[in-house]
Amino acid sequence: MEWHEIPAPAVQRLSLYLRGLHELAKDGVKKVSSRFLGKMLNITAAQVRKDLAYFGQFGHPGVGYRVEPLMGELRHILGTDQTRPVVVVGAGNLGRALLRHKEFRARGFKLVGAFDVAPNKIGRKFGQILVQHINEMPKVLHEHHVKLGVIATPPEAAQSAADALCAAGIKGILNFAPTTLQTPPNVAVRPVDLAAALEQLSFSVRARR
Amino acid sequence: MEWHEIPAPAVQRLSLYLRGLHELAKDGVKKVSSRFLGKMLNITAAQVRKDLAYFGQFGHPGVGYRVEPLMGELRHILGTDQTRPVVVVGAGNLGRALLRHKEFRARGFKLVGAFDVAPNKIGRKFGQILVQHINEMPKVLHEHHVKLGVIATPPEAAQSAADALCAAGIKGILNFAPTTLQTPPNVAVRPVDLAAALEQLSFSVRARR
DNA sequence: CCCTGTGAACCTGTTCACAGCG
DNA sequence: CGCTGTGAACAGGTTCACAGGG
Repeated sequence: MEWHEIPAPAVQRLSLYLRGLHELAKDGVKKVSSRFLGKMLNITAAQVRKDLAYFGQFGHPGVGYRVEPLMGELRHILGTDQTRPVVVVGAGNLGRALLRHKEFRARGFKLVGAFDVAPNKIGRKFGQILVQHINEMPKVLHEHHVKLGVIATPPEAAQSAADALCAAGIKGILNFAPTTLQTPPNVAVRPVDLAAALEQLSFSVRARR
Repeated sequence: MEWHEIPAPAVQRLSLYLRGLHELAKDGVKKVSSRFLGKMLNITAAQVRKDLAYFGQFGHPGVGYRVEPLMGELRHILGTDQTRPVVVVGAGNLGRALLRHKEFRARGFKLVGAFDVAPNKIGRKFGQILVQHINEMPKVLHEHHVKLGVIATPPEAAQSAADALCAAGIKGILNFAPTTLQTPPNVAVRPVDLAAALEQLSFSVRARR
């Protein structure tokens, strides 16, 4: 089955499975059934099996899935089996927090550059990363073979940040700005709207009354 | 139609519509068609109409939707027509960034408290908010009638943060820790896994090759 | 004529249930 | 016997297409 025709929700759950497996591995567990893994994550056993089966035959009937090998497979599928370099555009509150965020490293990503246009930010360091002027971006992207970029600018600056990233040959953008970006079709964009997440939560709370 | 039986994806798009309308209002636009609003956000016109129709009859045939009134309706539905107080547990990189995040304020949320257990964080101020010991949480929640909480702790501390929030009577939790929380059924949880978002992006990029 | 609201058709993702293997 | 992988049945969300109103 072709990867681009696998249901997006199934792909999202891959990250969840990987997280669950990571926890099991930490506890020294060697194998796990779809039932058990599902219970950890509030997902049905059938769903777990179907999702994994989209990508191959990883399980052993009568036994379950072996934890370590499956983690390797999932990391390979997600493309995080080798550390991926990432750059951040925008060194405001959020951008700086992302630069210091430990979890990224543990999950296979390494932040290798930060860019801004404000003179008072350029030249400062956050979590080992030097903030440079956005003009330096193409050079850094090329040097580290960076395919992924994060936009953490104010909304007004997000589109021009995206343009700069695309011009420099980026392949995917994680967009924290509350804006719909215009990008060429060969660039993947994933929006993360933090305020919207709170709005959804607010709705859920109201809907239960 | 009952709110809790409306498709979750439709509710998610409400936030998008609100964002689009906000932009239109800023430009002085008074009315908008489902077609145009959809084009701004890469959503089909039929989808826009169907989504809005779940909640009421807001449009005018032959005219479209009036921008300002519709914004009011959506804010009311999402529960952000009046400012909602929110607390943050965990004053690490991410927690501090959230405390200073301007967008929340603009979208109807106000951070009213921050909590941690580390002595070197307690007593410090970030973005006007004093970090207090988590023992103080029940008092603050009650004083400000807080229904929504954010968890921005390391993963090991996330469950106990959730327990504390639930014990103090919280109704909804936005969870930035990469952990599946155990909570009573009357508490809504919305996970936001930043590393998983990057994983998904990484997958999208690979899948296109 | 343009635009909304909406039932019906369609399509996609989830659940079921069982064959088959260790 | 337990557990996976998978076709078939089902459920739920999206798109279509049109009636009806300004």
